[in-house]
Amino acid sequence: MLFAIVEKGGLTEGAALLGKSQPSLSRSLAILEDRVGAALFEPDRRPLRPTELGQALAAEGRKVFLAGKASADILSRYQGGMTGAVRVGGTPFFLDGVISGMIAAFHFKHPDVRIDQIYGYANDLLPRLEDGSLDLAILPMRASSIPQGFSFEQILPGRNVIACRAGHPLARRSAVKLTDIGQYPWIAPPADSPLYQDLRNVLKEIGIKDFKVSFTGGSLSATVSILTGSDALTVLPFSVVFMMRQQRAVSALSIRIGDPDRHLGVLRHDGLKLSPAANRVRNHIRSEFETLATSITRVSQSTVWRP
Amino acid sequence: MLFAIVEKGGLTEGAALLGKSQPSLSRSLAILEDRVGAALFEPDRRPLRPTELGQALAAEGRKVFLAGKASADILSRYQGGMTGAVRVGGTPFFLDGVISGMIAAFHFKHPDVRIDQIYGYANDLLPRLEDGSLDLAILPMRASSIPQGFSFEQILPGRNVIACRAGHPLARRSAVKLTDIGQYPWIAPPADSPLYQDLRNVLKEIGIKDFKVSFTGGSLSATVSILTGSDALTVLPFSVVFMMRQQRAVSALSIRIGDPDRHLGVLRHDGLKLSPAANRVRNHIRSEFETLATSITRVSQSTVWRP
DNA sequence: CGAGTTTCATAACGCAGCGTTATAAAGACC
DNA sequence: GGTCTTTATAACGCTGCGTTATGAAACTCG
Repeated sequence: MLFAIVEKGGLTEGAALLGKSQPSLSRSLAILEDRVGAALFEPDRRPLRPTELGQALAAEGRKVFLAGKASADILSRYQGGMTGAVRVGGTPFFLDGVISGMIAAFHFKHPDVRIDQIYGYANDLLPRLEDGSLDLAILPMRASSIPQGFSFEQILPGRNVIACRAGHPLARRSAVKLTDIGQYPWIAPPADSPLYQDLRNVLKEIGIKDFKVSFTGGSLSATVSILTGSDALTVLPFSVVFMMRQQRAVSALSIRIGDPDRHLGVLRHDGLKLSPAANRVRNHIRSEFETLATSITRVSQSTVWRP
Repeated sequence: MLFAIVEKGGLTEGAALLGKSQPSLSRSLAILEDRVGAALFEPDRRPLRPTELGQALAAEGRKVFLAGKASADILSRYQGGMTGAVRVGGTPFFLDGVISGMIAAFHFKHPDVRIDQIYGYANDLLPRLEDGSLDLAILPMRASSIPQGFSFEQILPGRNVIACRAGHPLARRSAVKLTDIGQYPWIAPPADSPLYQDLRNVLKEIGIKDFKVSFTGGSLSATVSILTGSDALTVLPFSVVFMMRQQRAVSALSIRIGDPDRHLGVLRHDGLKLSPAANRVRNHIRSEFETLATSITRVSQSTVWRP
């Protein structure tokens, strides 16, 4: 208050700076002078001029004022979602294959938002959402298996493909028959992943009972490395393959397999309100997936890239 | 408050730092978190640890805290009289001859107290005391002429001597007769000074009607210069001559002249309460004059220095 | 793992600081 | 001296924050 008066040279303008009324400042000043026991401004001088003591205290007040301003700034940046830490959980393949790119784009726009990625499956992520050590989880889930107290926003319908390396013998065929597939070895996703379930379902659906697993349990990049270095096949989410289309390292077989009953979405806990930054991340990811969806349909209609 | 909690690592100790109760802090924190709309501390963790946001705000709070502490320091220094500005008025001869030395000693003890000396006589100093542009005035006054609303503390009884240079023909005589004096020229103090009145009274008392004035209107140092460079005489306050005894440039004649009815004292205005620093100056001057008085009696009794 | 200790949260209550508007008074300006 | 600007005062109400008493967690330790 003292700073505002000294800075603006008067009560009226000082009050305006502080967003208060002039009488309020006047009385506050009087009370302060009374408490201090000394005049803070030269008495009876109209261009109000501070005493030495007033000046010295106003200098300290300046620091307080600036700190308050800085605090307001910190706060507004936080509340605008420009600042903060967001813990995003997700299944490894989606996180590595799709989400991390989106997060990179987000981080480019908002460099002061720190984002922690946590890898895990539903049974890991759910408790962490519950105890608040995770803000969002992005994972494929069955609509029916959403536990009480959680909300799930679907962002992409589940769709898997059989993936192979770009130059794979089956890659060029416009239609792949089931019998063609049998002879190739398989790369299995980690056994506790939903994708592994999908793989088993696909193989069961196709009718393959015995299949060679040449590699298992790795990360997405490991899987892709094996994939591109061999003629092995695997099941991958369509979106993951789609995102890798630029590298032209991986293709999807032209064979329709049953869609999984899990759909990719953002899971969060109702009890915990999201921080503004987390909300921004969530909105960002949703909009990114929207554009991804339109991009998928657009590309699918063209002949340039064929899943 | 936030800073205190973060600094001390908990509410209990933080409250102690701020001199408040723990529940007070607890609720203040809760209100703040509610207003901010975000947790400032990790929830349900016993060694209370701030959120990033809490940390950032606490850093600003630290500045506020320090500024508050600095303000308290400024204030206590001011209220202890260690800081401030004191305007001391006085008659030129006393100020130059006696007071300035005391002020120098004071300034040595309290270098942060700024002291402004203002030269003037009663008619200048009184209005300035009244309008607050002066804190104290040190001047010789008649007890009866203290105006309403002023208080006057006598610090030294008025006593004048006839002064001459140290080697003056009259200086060695143990008793000076009136007839001896007549032949020497006189140095007159400024015509508007009380000392000038004293001089006139002395001369009238002595019976000298015509007297040569060889110099007039100067400051004390000018007067002393003339005095030491000639055989001229003048009337000076005894205390001024006493203070100059170390230099052995000026002597006082061994002749008793009537004491002036003015007495040296500290004049101040009742309406204006003194600042702590001004009070310290006042007390300092009073105590200095007390020691001066005892010093005068001690020296007078010895034979080393004879007025 | 349960008892004990520490620490934080909540409740109930009261005071005072500070916000407001309306209005008077005092300087400044011409 | 009249007018305008600026500060001081008054009356009123509400919110913030202080207190003590007490309950509920969470950490510690044998």
